[in-house]
Amino acid sequence: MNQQEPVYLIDGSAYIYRAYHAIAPLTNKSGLPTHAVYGFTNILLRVLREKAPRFLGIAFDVRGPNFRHEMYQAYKANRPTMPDDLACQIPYIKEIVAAHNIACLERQGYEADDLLASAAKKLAGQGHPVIVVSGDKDLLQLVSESITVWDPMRDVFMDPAAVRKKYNLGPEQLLDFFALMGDSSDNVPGVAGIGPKTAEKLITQCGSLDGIYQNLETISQAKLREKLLADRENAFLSRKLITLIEDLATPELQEYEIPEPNEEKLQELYTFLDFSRLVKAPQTTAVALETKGFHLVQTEKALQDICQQLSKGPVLVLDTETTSLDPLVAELVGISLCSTAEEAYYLPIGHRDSEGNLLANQLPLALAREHLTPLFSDPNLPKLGHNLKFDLPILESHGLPLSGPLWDTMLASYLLDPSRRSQKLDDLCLEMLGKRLTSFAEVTEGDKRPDSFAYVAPEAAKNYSCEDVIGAFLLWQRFHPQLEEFGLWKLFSSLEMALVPILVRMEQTGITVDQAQLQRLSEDFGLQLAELEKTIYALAGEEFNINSTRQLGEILFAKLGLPQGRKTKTGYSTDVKVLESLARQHDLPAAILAHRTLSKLKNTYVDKLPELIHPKTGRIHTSFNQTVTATGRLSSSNPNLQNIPIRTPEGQKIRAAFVAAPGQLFLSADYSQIDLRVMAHYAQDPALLTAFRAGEDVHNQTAAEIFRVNPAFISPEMRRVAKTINFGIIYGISAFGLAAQLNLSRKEAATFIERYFAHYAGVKRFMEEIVEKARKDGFVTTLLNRRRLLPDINSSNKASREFAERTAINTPIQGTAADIIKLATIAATQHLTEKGLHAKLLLQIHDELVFEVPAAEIEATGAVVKEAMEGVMQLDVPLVVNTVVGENLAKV
DNA sequence: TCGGTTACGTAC
DNA sequence: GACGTACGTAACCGAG
Repeated sequence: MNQQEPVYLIDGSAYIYRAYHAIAPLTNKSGLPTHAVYGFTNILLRVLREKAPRFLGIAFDVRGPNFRHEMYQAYKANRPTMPDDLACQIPYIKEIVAAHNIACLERQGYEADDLLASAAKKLAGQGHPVIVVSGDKDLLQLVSESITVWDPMRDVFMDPAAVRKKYNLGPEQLLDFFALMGDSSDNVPGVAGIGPKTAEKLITQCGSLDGIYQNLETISQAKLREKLLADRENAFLSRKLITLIEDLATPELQEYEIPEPNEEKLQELYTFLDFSRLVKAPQTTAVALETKGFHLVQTEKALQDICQQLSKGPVLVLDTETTSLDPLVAELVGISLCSTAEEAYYLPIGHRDSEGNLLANQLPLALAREHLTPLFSDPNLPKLGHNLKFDLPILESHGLPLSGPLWDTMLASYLLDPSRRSQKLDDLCLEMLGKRLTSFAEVTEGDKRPDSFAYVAPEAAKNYSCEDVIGAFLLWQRFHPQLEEFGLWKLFSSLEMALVPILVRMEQTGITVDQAQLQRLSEDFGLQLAELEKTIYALAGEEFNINSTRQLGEILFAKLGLPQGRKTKTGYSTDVKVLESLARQHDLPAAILAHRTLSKLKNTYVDKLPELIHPKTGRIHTSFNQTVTATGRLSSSNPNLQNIPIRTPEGQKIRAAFVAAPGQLFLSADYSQIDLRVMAHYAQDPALLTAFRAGEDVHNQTAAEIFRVNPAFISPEMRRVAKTINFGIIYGISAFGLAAQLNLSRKEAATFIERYFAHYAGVKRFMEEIVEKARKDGFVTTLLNRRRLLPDINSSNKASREFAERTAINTPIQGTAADIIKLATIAATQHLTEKGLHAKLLLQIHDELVFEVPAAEIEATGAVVKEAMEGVMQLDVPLVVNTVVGENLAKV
């Protein structure tokens, strides 16, 4: 018997409103608004697809006042009546429901929620499990052993345990809880001045709303008692308003059973509404990629034939489809291959039916491996893909490692224009080729499950995946000659492509954090923050949201009358500079600053890092992005391990939580002053060249010049100022910016800059020449010929032009430094392998490489790495690398 | 309620 | 407007 199959009850009206508000207005060809229908249909199809329910009902509100309005005039009075452009969509929604033959629940004078409640209670009472599909908290009052609420948007199931976890209250207590709080969006009054925290406390204390009013005298806070007394009526009225009616007549179980939908009617509706994604007949438009040469490979014979064909080259284009974006858990669903723009092949391997069973008619992995290995391991056959950093570890973990030259269209595109808004395959195909590729969302029909691709039918997957390899091939035909034309081939093949497998390995390896240490830090920071919060409220004379710059500005400048500093677009700036300057006049700014620092560290690192520990490896695996920055640097995300704090003592505590594995040590090797050395080389400035060649402290030398003192008399403060100027120069500094940075007058700053350029005249000339060249060429390059376009360099808009000028100065320096560290990354890993050393590269932080090294190899590794890094490029000044060893990141 | 924008702060 | 390159968090806003 199928008694245990749940009945799904959808909160139809809620999703109509949600779709109407959340989705940008859409219309069909005849101008009918359709976005609410579209959003609703998507939710419905998602439930049908993901849950394949046998029993399903959908509840709707009926327009017009209901009994709640009679009870309380203001009920939902803040809600405008249904807008016309929504009302006109309702009939189509009903038609879609009707075409699916789904039971429709509605009744004059009641809301959808009441029908859901009545139906759910009745079915549950008959022993049928019920799943209410809704994101509305008011429905949580229904939750019981047999009634669950599912919010498909967040994919959260609320059973009694989940309710208790979220609210610290049982489902039966929620009504009273919400009654106390009220709900401003529905104009449910509640008790004024009681929010979630107080409401939770009261209900926990007294058990229920009645309990609270029966035991008012036990409530110690006089203020709170007053509030409760004053709004007693409202509290009980609120409860009535949000209590759902549970005894309306609703259908019997069998009436929810859904027969086959009326496909013809549905197609007719979708066509009329212009829901092209849902219209079955494939719509071929002028821009869609031609799909007639796409083939499914489902037999060994076919596989043999295509391998034979593909082995002829001249290149093997490939793309993998998987169950996850995380290569550590991703399983192969399919592989697409091509070597011409005409024919492409899709090998289905891991497709599943809705029950999760592997489909028949697929190639067993072992068989695919047997035939593909000669192809994939052919050292003379180049392998082309888009973002191979993703495919490489997937193929490797499935026993299909790649050999031969690697070519990547994403990297080619990046080198041709690193500032491109998107380097995604579909965006590039559209932009460069005018060809529209099927999106992932389309092929998975919006399925939000992480492994959604496994449930795509092989035929549809074939079309999608083959488009990708053909798209990559077509892009390559365009990019390859361009790489040659712009002298980028060496940079592409020997540097960026060589880096790919190294980044794969780094991401795979990950880094260990000491979870217990972070836990302690979290508690420690939490306590300090609570103290600071008290202090801040006392100093401010009121409670407010410390994280809100707007509220803070109000307190500092309006209430306390402190002098306003800079303004931002939206109000007064309260950034660290402003607060520091206010610290002399009042204690509040300093307390805010301390709070900011701590909460930043706690929220961004201490509390976030443990969440990112991988369940499989127990380590944290960042992504190193190779096509993001405009200058050629890498970036790091999820988490960003290139901005782990270092400057403050609190930051050091976080660094200390990054620990080397047992028996291993961290080795950090960083370039000394790499940016300034690159600038010295570019500028050929005698003073700078001499300083670096002599191994002098360049900040000290700058200090001596700008303060016009004997080097023996330079104070730490003077050196700090000089260091700021040295960095500022690289960024294309102005007197204004330097003054702001150092709290100097503009005149003083200007004097320092003048003296700097007087001494380092070559630097000034370099800057002028590079800007001039950028004006002429429209781009700048690095020493390895990496380019960055500067479309604004001749702009008539002064601000954008000047920005481009600063970029023209900074990019060759920052970009060359990026070239150097990338060369170093390749050289260091290669030398380590050659020497049989076992160090693993974990991090690259712009001028620094961090390795995890077996303790016994630490000295040899340090020497190899240092030598490799210092020798990668011959500049006119030496490259100097310092190495440090420690068991955690605070010590390196 | 949600995605986009703004302000801010961490790194090099 | 004013010092370059990133990424992430929290608040806020607009949509109606």
